[in-house]
Amino acid sequence: MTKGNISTTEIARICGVSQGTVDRALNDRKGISPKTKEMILRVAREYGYRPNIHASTIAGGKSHLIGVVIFDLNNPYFSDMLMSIEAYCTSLGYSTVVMFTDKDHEKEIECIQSLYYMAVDGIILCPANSGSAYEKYLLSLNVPIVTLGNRLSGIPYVGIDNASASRDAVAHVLKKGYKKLIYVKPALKQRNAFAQAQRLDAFIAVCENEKAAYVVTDLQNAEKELDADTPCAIICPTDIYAIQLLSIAKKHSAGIIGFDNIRLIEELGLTLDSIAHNVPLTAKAAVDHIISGTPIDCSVPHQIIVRGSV
Amino acid sequence: MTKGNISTTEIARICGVSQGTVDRALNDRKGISPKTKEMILRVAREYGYRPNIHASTIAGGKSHLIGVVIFDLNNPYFSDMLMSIEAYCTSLGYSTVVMFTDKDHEKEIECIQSLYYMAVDGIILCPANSGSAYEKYLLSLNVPIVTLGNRLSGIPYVGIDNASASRDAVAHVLKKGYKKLIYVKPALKQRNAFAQAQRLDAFIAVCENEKAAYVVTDLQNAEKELDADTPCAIICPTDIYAIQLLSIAKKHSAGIIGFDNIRLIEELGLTLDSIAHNVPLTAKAAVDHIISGTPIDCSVPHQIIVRGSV
DNA sequence: TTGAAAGCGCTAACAA
DNA sequence: TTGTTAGCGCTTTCAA
Repeated sequence: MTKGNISTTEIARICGVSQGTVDRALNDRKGISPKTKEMILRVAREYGYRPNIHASTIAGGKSHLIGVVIFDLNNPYFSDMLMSIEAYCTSLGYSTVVMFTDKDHEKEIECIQSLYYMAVDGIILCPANSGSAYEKYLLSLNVPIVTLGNRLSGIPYVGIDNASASRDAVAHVLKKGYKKLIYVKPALKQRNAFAQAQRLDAFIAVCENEKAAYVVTDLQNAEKELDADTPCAIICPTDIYAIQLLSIAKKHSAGIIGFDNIRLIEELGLTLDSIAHNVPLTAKAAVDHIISGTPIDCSVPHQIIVRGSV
Repeated sequence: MTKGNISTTEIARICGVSQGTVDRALNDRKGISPKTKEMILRVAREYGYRPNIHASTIAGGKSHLIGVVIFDLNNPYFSDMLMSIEAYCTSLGYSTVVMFTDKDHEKEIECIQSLYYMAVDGIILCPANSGSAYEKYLLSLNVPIVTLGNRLSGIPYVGIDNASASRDAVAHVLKKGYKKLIYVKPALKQRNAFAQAQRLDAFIAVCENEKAAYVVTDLQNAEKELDADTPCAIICPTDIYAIQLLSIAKKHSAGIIGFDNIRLIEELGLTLDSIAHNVPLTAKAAVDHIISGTPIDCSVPHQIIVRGSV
């Protein structure tokens, strides 16, 4: 519980060396003898030295700030993601600046803008926006950006392979003998709906391919699609919908599967199959790419969590 | 979508004045003629000037950073709170740095420490920690701190009046004719459980006072307490529990009421009465106190949302 | 009313 | 290996 607040200049004075030497010791720069380095580090530790990120930033160094720009926290999936990002950033000595866009395109740009002026070391963005003008703008900023969930062409992306996940969901359902698949499409207000589009497109493609009966509907009309004479299964590209339809599915003995495997399923003790992302891994990949430039292989593995609703 | 990045020195050069004068114009300081001020502001706007928070911070000004230290986002109540805080901070030109403690005392101190070194303009803290040593430490930092949910003596606090809310819940239930009240106490791991303690204490006090039969139990044993011959009502000091017990309550035709009125209730279309906080108001009070020193009158109004579960 | 200058704590380039 | 110096963009004080 120390209050520290000692500067490199102070340490230099105490150690009887120049401030430049202290900087060399503290930042692992070359051109310093092991002995002086050790002494300086000892004193720094003793006095509880902490680098001043503001001074470092203005002098052209790193800000140790990571910006996270997401829609909101209405979907617990993003709550988990934010927690994972924060935890991993903290472990690396970075702080997390969070901003919510509410899927508003103007707000999204304002967020990016603010973070840019704050000189964050990188931005993790779940974009509602899209288009080549936007992409060009983001690229022009020269700030490492990783997109999450929705893709933007030319910009690094982390997330599950939604198409493959969708195919897996269909296969899972078909294997259990369901004959008609009901896809519950969410109402989206944002322009960039990459993840959702991928899920739906793959769903349709695989159904066509497997010659399976299917229909795409919305939350309100899902129940109507449940035929008494055909074994039906509901596929929800977001768990929130699946949870709402769970009892209806049960009532009609229809199968049901969701996406994202949100924490709530376990918390409420629900029997709902879901496609799980590896959230901590996604967060790590995004942060690593920003901080160390680690190349991104874009698709984080997914996994069907079977609880018996299919 | 401008990239701006012009400094006061640049503006000074463009306007043919000194940097000091630009500073006077931009920061509403006195000692500048309306005419030059107007010209400078025009140029600043034209070039998309944005103050550099890092330079401002290191020169002893404000960082325009607000730290938010909370347990986690497992309870949607905190997700909402974080969103409200961020929205209000943004509207005032402040950015939000979020840190999660997982109710770990060491981590909590580490978070505070980090924010202190970042020179945030204030900290909004939901403490798991407590004790006078801790309070003294926080005070010694000389950073405006507002606590949320759990109280710390000597430190400004915003939140609902939990005792009064608890009394209202009991009154609501009693008025409907329930004879036995079952209080489902959460298992807490943190040291500071101010809010929960207040709720429970008030519950017991009012039951004693009203001579109402009551019992305090935990989630696992709540069902056992439901008597067939007495009209029972379950009081859950957190909605997450109430949602889990909702069907059980229905089955036994017991009443049930939760706390916090989390978004999920509406999302899942549940019939669950709950004590609602005014989250945006709480967020505003906390942020206003930090930024403008607005005195805090500590108790934000609460309200029973009646949906028919009592 | 305006200008000039020092200094915040760093980074980085150059000199010794 | 080490010291010195300039400079990042601000705030603040003192002089003009």
